[in-house]
Amino acid sequence: MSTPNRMAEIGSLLGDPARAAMLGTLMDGRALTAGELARVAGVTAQTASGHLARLSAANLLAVERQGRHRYHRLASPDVAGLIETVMRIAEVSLPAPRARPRTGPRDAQMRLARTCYDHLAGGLGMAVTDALVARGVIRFDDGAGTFTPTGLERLADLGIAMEPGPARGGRPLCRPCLDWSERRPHLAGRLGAAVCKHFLDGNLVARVDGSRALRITPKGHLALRERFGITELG
Amino acid sequence: MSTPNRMAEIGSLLGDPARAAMLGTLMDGRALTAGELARVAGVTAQTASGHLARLSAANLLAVERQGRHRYHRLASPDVAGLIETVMRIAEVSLPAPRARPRTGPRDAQMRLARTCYDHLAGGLGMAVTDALVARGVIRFDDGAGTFTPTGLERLADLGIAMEPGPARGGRPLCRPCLDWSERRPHLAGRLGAAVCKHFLDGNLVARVDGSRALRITPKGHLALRERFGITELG
DNA sequence: GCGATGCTTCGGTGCCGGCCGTACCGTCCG
DNA sequence: CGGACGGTACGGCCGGCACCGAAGCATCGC
Repeated sequence: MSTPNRMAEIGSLLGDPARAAMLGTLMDGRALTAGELARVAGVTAQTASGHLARLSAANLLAVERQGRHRYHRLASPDVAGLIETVMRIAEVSLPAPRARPRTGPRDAQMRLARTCYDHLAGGLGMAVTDALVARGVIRFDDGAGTFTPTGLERLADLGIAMEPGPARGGRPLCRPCLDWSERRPHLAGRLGAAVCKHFLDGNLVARVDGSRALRITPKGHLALRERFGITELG
Repeated sequence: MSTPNRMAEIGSLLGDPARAAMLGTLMDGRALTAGELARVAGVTAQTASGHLARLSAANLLAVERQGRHRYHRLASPDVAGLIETVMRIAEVSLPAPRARPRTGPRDAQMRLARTCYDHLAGGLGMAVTDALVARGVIRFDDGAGTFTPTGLERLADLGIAMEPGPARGGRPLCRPCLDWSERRPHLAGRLGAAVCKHFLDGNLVARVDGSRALRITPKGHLALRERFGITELG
């Protein structure tokens, strides 16, 4: 099979509204059951099952059987990156749908703070990224990021634990990820995942219902102000 | 229109073999006529015309009218990045087609040296990137790249002119771009474009027929050895 | 065992869209 | 002007696939 055909295969997988909805939902990095995904896609269980089988066959999804449930999640950060890229291009290049895109409260919440696979995105993601730059943990210019030599200890000062060492599994430590809503790069990679985990584990943010959006807790607001020097988002 | 639907729209545009072939061909950064694109896609002119109209309507392509010709090119480096990303994921995650992918001489040429929109890729792209790192022009780690403070003069030592200054049009100076065949990041961004231009203008490489592949000229081999310290590719 | 639940497989229907033949429009050239 | 050429609009054909209903498996709980 030629390369263009392989690309077309991936494209057509992303090109169905039901599958796109499922993939978008899985962008929060969690694993969901076929039934949940059927609901978000607005199709019946048997239709969803077919979609999920195709996505898994193409190794875009990974499944874990657990009892009578099948948990589906994105197969890798690379796949998450692909989806984020497509979303960004869609946002940028597709002509505006119609007048104002009438952003609902849900959209506003998403833009303010959300997860992007396993790291922070949206206004919160940008602010945290900027704070880490300001505190000398990472450098972030030219749309590219690097961990500074002293980054690890400064990170520890912020209360975030992070194992040093080379990238495992080829996953970069500090990767830039172009933000879908902000259109500037935010922090991704292993460091981004660690930061996000710190925020979730420390109850600084909480997941909003079943979406990618995050709600910043009172404790989180305090920490952002005291430790990160962030007073305003977005 | 919701975000998943916008993503699906992009996906379905990439998801047709004929359109995928056209986009793949345009990855060399040049502008081609509708007739040429029809030929590479293996469809008639009227079919190609419809495809191109749809791609342009979605702002994935830009057209320039010139006499009775219409030249089509990728709308932006972002679109090129999107396509490269999809190709890479397709290569990595799609199950192997059948036994050995029987790479033809054409494929070998592509893997050795090619353009990726407007910068160098393949074995040559990796080698040049590594050489620039070794010579202290750029730093490239963690899958991210930055221009060093002394990079500009060291670049001039290599005979490559480059305007300094901030990114114009928001395009980063030194961006990493994950190589489709090598699966490591190579140099992209404005610097990558300048390097590629230097290689083409200086006749160090020449385009191979109508593909993205590049042939390294004798002069190019000499320059690679003498100036870049590159003796072996890939 | 039996039912309930979660998921998949199968069969059939309907629609979207890719494709081409034909015809039409604009540009270049003799 | 008239023909050649590149490109575009229209109409009809047809294959693929998204969808659902019904039925078939697996697993859990009683």
